[in-house]
Amino acid sequence: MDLNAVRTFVSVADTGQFQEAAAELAVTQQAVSKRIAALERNLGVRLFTRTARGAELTIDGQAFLPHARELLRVAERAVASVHTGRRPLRVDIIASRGAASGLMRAFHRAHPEIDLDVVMLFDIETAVAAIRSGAIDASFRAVTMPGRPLPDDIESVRVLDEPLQLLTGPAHALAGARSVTVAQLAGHRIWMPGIVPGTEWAAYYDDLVAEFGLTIEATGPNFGSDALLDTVADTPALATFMGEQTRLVWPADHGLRRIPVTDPTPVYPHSLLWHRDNPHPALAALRAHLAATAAGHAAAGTWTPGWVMPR
Amino acid sequence: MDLNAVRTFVSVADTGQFQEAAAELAVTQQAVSKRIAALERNLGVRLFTRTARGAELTIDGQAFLPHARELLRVAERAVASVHTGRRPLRVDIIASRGAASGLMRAFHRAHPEIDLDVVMLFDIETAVAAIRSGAIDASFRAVTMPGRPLPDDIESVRVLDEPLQLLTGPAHALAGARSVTVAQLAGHRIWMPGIVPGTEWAAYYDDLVAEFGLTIEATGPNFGSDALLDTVADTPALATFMGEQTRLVWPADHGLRRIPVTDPTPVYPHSLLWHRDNPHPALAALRAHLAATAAGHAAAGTWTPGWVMPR
DNA sequence: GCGGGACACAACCAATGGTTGTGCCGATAT
DNA sequence: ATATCGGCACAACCATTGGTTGTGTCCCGC
Repeated sequence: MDLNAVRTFVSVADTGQFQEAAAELAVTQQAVSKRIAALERNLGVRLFTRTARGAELTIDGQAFLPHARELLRVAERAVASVHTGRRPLRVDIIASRGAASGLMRAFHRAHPEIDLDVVMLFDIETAVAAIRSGAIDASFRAVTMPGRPLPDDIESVRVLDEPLQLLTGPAHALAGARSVTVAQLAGHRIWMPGIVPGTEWAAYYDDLVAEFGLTIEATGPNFGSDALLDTVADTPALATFMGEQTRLVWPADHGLRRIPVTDPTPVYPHSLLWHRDNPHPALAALRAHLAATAAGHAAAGTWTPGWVMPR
Repeated sequence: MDLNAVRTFVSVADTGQFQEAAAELAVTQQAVSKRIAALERNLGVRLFTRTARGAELTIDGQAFLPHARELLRVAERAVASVHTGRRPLRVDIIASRGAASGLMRAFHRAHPEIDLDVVMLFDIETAVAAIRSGAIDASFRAVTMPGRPLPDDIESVRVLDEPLQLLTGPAHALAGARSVTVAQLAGHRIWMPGIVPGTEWAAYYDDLVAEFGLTIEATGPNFGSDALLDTVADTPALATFMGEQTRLVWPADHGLRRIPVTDPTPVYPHSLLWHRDNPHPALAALRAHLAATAAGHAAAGTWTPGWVMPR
């Protein structure tokens, strides 16, 4: 399947003639003939019936035509996705199943006409560099890292405070609790493999640990979310933290419990970051959308690094 | 843009290595390297960062990946659309904007998972031949042609009786009428260019003319629906027939009037035709859908060729 | 520092895809 | 009926592509 052949096919179908299509594509009539013949050979069906006045679509050709057009449309979009001028809005999120992903889905539902590309970068440092270089247009990250103020040319706005929940298997000591306090967590093993030192989310958990005297183990290789959930579900002594809005890929009946944490509730502060001078119109739309749909944050009884909201 | 290169790109992105991708695609590592290099050159961006342990996606590569996958999906569908085994349900309709098209849209809404291909054939004779040859799976046609019973291996079911309406410009003598009787139409010029003698729909209008003493002019070249509507809108002495459910592409303010016809109401009888032995599962779904949503037909006061329903 | 794994480059060759020239066929006009 | 013309297919030829093998270079880990 050659996209040039498909393009030629569509052109012939539109003009009804090999010759005109050839002129349109700036090749000879014979080249068009060859391309169509090759396409027909590849597909195993005849696409045109050759008449004295040109060519008209067979039944198979008619059926194929809309698919061919769609193919060209998608190809064009694919190319546009990496072209620097007028490309889709490119947004970095921290995880494909996290809260930021949900925000982007909602934005896409609200503005289906806006082309989006979602990528996942390593950490906020990489993201800021990508924003400054123009490689991405925006990033959902936590900007609470102490001692590392954002550069002047990067703007940010807090868009979502996501409460953390405790995730346990059915045999865990806290599995039956409707909610747990932070104080109760002291002494329990909380396991978060995959935490990478130096990232902004590692710093978040460092702060959490320091503030409330918790112990978070990051030992062991990170085999991915599936393996983590598998282990937590089967190990009574292990629990882990998870954002309230994180979508789990997990059979509903496997017995994993999501337990709210209180006194205070640790919340993960998602901010949107973008470059001061980025003129992409879809960026303005995204900011407007987030401003309009922003859930209240910094609520009473919550904690983020650096301060505790009074109840 | 070469689909082979895109396939290679996805393979490398999935495996994380040129070598594994090469094995998967049954080519050498060097070929994969060349393909990726060519793709990167075409797109003008770097897609992978080469590391000592393989290759990982750049930001541009991440953005491009979902588009690449979509491209391959669409290509696969395009090929399937003309492959004989397990292809999409292929249905013939009489016109892209007619009632049958509306039925197919409704079916698609009800069963978005079923792949459909819609084609437009010349007449019922062509359609029956296409059904018997397996080129199409079903056809919406009128089967009232006298003296031409369907072959034994073709089954059919009446799915929609579509009332005919009179279409006039604002200056036409009948433009103000809320409805007109068939008797009133005698003496008025009804213009239907594009009627092709020998087709089943030409036979329908022949019957209509013979039954009620109307005059239908089919003279003049058929420049398409746009030109027809244009002329009718501007010519006080001309009117035309149009199916009640036909979707017009016409500015709403142009003054065209759709006037119901009564005493009796001529209805165009759409039937679904298919081959007795066609095992396509989607065909059964289509038949079930049509049976479930069938509007009542053969109502009192309507006319179709061959009989008049008593009021 | 050394060995090994992984990608890139070079040289070579088959195959693709383009061009020009020509033949064939059907529709139309004489 | 025959000549003509418009339009597509086939043949021969050539430049370019895309594959292979062989080799080089770089990075990582021992």
